[in-house]
Amino acid sequence: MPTDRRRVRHEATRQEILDAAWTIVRTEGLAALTMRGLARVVGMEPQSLYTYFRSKHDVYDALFAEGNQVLLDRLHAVDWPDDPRDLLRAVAQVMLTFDAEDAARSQLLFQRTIPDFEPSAAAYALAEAVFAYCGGHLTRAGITEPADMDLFTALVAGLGMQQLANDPGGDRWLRLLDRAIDMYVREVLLPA
Amino acid sequence: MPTDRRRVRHEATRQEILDAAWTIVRTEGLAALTMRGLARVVGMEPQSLYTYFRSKHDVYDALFAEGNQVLLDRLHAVDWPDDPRDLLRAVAQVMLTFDAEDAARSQLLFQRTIPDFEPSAAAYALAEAVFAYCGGHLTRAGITEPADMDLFTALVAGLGMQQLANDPGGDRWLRLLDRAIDMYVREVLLPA
DNA sequence: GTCTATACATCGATAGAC
DNA sequence: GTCTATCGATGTATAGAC
Repeated sequence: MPTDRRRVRHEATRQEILDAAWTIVRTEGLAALTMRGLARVVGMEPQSLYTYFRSKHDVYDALFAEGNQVLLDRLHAVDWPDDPRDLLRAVAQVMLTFDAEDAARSQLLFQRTIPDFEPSAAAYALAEAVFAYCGGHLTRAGITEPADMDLFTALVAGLGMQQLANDPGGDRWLRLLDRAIDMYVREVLLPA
Repeated sequence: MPTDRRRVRHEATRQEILDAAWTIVRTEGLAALTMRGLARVVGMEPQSLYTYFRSKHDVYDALFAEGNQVLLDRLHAVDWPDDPRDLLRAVAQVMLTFDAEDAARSQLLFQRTIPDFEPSAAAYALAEAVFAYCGGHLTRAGITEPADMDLFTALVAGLGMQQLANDPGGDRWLRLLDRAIDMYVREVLLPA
């Protein structure tokens, strides 16, 4: 049984490693993460990383969980408006901002690009919490049909994907968000 | 100077390797392609592949070019309708079908997920030809503003991405296409 | 616990014999 | 054009010093 002091120190080192991992994937790409390179950044021998993570996939899993936790925290910090249109725009704004500001993180969280990597049950539960939280707000905005929800997710995901792929760091697709929401609201909430 | 017969045989072997590469990335994932695994499938020693491709990135480049060529051929084979709405739907239909039917190919052509891979000028020209061809039809449908074009690409890309990520092989987002096009037309071509 | 040292299988890639 | 031989780097793992 580890003492509290030891456990705290262990957690601190683990977090330091994760921070270094974020730096690496953000600058070199998600697939460029190597245990040796990670150890070099934190000033460790590569083998020592296995004290904190059982494998490289375990590092990816921790990044996956942390990314979803950050998104969940941001969602919880929003003072959600009541007006349906404003509410939809606010949800999309948080998701799209998060999506576009870090390509590697989006690749890890929203795509399946690392061979044989599957998030653990605990990490996946955070992703489901994000989905459920957003879905609750869509319901509150009056989106009840599953197909309507799917159309919304496609619209937001499409803006984020195009922004990351074709104008990283810019706002060419980000600035289309308000218009996209208006278009969506007119179709789904205000049928002729 | 190689003889014609030798050149033909060389091209045939090269194509055989590419076909095997497609099979691998389609079943194992885009990042799971290895020169050794590729050589095993075609019955070669790994080093012999370097007679046909200068590097693994060169293989990816050939796949990138071939994928875009397939898409371009499909676009050229369509008998495009005149009605703007039908035309937009037809363009989106071709793109979305192509996008959703092969996750690995879409990942290679439309995302940037392989570290340090940049398509060659010749391969990228094919991608630009696809973009220009679609853009021409959008213009013919009355889409003149760049922002309107960007909204269209985001909509189609979003449907494809959600389909691939959350319902591969199904049609949960594919079947939203007609509705998405109607929504888009109402916003862009039929302003109130 | 964390380190050093060492090992193994696999990866992309090159040199040179035939 | 295909092979053998080989290189450096990678992920992973174990043994043992402190």
